Parts: sequence; structure tokens; C-alpha cells
Amino acid sequence: MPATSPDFPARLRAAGLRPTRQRVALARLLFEGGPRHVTAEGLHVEVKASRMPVSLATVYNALNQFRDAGLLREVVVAPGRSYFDTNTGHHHHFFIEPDGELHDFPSDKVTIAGLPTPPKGTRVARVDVIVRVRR
Amino acid sequence: MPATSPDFPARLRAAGLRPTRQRVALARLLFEGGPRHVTAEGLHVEVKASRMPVSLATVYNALNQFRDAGLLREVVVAPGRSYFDTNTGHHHHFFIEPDGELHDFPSDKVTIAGLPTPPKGTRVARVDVIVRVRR
DNA sequence: GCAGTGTTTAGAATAGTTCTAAACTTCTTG
DNA sequence: CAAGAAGTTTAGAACTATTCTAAACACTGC
Repeated sequence: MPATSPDFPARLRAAGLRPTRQRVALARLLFEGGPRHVTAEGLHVEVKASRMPVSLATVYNALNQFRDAGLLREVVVAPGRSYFDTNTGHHHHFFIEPDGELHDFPSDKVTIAGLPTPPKGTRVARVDVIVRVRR
Repeated sequence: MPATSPDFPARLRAAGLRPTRQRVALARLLFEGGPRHVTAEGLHVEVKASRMPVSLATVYNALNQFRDAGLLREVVVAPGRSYFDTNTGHHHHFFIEPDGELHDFPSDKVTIAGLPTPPKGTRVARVDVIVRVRR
């Protein structure tokens, strides 16, 4: 039983987005089932194979809109490789360098102490921790 | 007085790179003076204006080689924006979101506790902390 | 159902980076 | 210090990831 309602049209509407068929199809792929990390290309391949194909431009648009609406979080791990993470809660990442795999880990056990105060006139938006590992 | 010798040909040779005029010119821009963060484009603009212009392809080649040789460290903060950092010691970054500015901060005061053990068969290569701040 | 506005689409455009192959340096050896 | 071998540079083409364009289409409110 998912923590959040599987009524995707309602969830999109709540986020201020019209529940078009394309967005609903993408939301289903993204949020049905466990948390995931996707790239635009990867999601496009998936949705192309589905009953409701969606153009690549729309996949990009939707991912950007979902991120802006707080439904997704963008994680940049390598140049020219942007992942979207359906887990928007506080957590950090393992990045497995050779294969480009990304794994979440919860941040509740992790404490970061001794961070300097941010530059004048700025406030902290987020702290990203990426643990890069190799085989 | 720089901590490391300003004899760039020697430093390049020590890193296993032929000290060509182009690489020496780039090394001078990068390592003479304080630590810096550059993008390929930015460094290309700089070196084009110098006495020893260098093509963009060579700037890319040199940055990649310098990074592979451990002379530079690559920092990925935003999709399609790769910075090279002349500071290769242990430290982390502030990223000022609106203007894309990057600032170092030393890691000696920072402690990260409670990191989970890495996935089986892997070892930690590096832990990156990026503190994203907004105005 | 019918506007009216927002969305989707294919394809072109753009940005950043890497590739190619010919010309040119640098290094080694005699 | 000349000659050859090997590594490097270059302009431009190619490539990858992403965004833009403008015409067709679909969701919403009346």
C-alpha cells in the first residue's frame, strides 16, 4: 500500500499541473512502486514502450515541471548526467562510479558538524552529500 | 611565495605529461596565483587573450589530463556545468545557486558521522559535500 | 459542446564536449 | 644537432544532452 494516494490526476492537480494523459502516464511510471532514479532518456524509453507513448520533449518538460513542483529532486553526479529522484525526503547518495549507479541512503543517522556559515546574504537551500565509491 | 615550485615544465613532467607550450601556458594560468575554479570555456577565453593562444579542444584535453594526473579536481554542481578546481586537497564547496559561483571551504573542521557502509564490493573514493545556498 | 488557454509534438536549434585526421612539436638516439 | 618516432595540437565535424519553435491538440470552465 503506497504511502501516498495512487490517484495521479489529483496529485498532479494538487501540484498545480494539469493532469494530461502524458503527465499521468509519466507519474504512474515514476511514483507507482518504490522510489527510483531516472534519466530523461531512460524514462523516455520506458514510456515509449507503454500504452501511452510520450515524446522526448514532453518527458523533459514533465521532469522539469515535476522537479519545480517539488515532486522530484534533481541529482547531478557527473557532467552531462542528470538524475531525477522520486525520493524528495532528506537523504544522500552513493554514486557507484564505474557503472553510474545511484543509491539512496537516509540522512537521519548522518550528522554533519562544523560547516562554516554561508557567504554573506545567502541562506542554505540544501546540503548534498555524494559518497563516490569504486569497485 | 607559492607552496609548490613555479617550474611548470618540471611539474608537468613529474605528472607524466609532456611540457608543451600550450600545457605550460594553461598550467601558468591555473596554478600561478591563488586557488581557482574554472570552466573549459572560461579558461579558453583567458588563454585566447594571452601571448600563447590555445584551441578549445586542447583546453579540454589539458583539463582532462590534468585531472587524471591529479593536478585538478572536477566538481559537478549543475547539469552541463563542470568546474575544475585547482585545489586538490580535502575540502568541500558552497554553490551559490543564482549566479553559479563556487567557493571552497576546508574540510578539517567538518565531520560527517553516521555514513552507512558502502555497497558490497566497493570502497569509498571520495565524499563530496555541496552546500547549496540562495540569496 | 465551445471557447480559451495550456500542452504536446516533431524537428530544428543550442550548449557543452569529444572525435578526426592532417600538420606540427617534442623527445630520443646516434 | 639531425632524423625519425611518438605524442600533441588544431579546425572543424560529430556527438550527446537538453531546450526551443510553432502548429496541432486536449483539458477546463462555462
